Amino acid sequence: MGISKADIFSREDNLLARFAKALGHPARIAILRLLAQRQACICGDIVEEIPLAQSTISQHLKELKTAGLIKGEIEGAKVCYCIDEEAWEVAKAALGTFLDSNTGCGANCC
Amino acid sequence: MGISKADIFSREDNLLARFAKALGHPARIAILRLLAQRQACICGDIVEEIPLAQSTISQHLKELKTAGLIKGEIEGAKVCYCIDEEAWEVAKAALGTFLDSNTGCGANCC
DNA sequence: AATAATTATCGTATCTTTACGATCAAATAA
DNA sequence: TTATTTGATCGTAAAGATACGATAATTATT
Repeated sequence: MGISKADIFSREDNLLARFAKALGHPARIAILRLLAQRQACICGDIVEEIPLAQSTISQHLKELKTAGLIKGEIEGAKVCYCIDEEAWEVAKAALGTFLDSNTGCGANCC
Repeated sequence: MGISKADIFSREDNLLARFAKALGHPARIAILRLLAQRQACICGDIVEEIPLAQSTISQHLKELKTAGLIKGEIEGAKVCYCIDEEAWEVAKAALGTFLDSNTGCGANCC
């Protein structure tokens, strides 16, 4: 991200940006869609569905996990990933509120 | 974005990612908040409010414009920016639908 | 006309992201 | 035990993002 200046922004704005950034790649959107549509959260299934290298998928999963949107559980040699519903609700509320609040600029400007 | 493989994802996923990416920086969140809260969309006002260099703000404005979330109108020497309400509604609907659809993973996984 | 104000763009340095192959660690199978 | 599967991590290359100062272009002011 180049030189970062996150400290000059509000906590809320940083939170929103962090969630949005996690959603800011089509591969991660596709992964989240998979996690929601099927109950099959096995990492290998994701790798099979999305034409990216296994290491790349693993990297995207890590970012989603870091952002708090998903969580993984070891099941033997495999790993089961799923959406972290609690954090998901937080993200949904934060983004939803933000998107809703920014209406009504009206016709008096621009 | 490093090497890009946007072509392997659906149009919808790319659209979502593009909007989310535009929101993926606290400075841009702060700018959008300003554009919504006041009617003052003058570029100079934004530069005064946010402690970043003028060129940096201009760059963020350009990205928001490229993403389609805002539009600018020249007013003499100044430029008036405001939220593009039409595109905003599209983004809100797309993100909203996505965020809403991804619930109900349930307790049977993870 | 000359100066000042306003904003975009250029050039640049630095850090981050994306993607891949290779490798490692842990669990399972042979 | 040895081999295989599974997924994370390392190393790395290429591209993008972030930030700044300097400069250019346009309009407004003097």
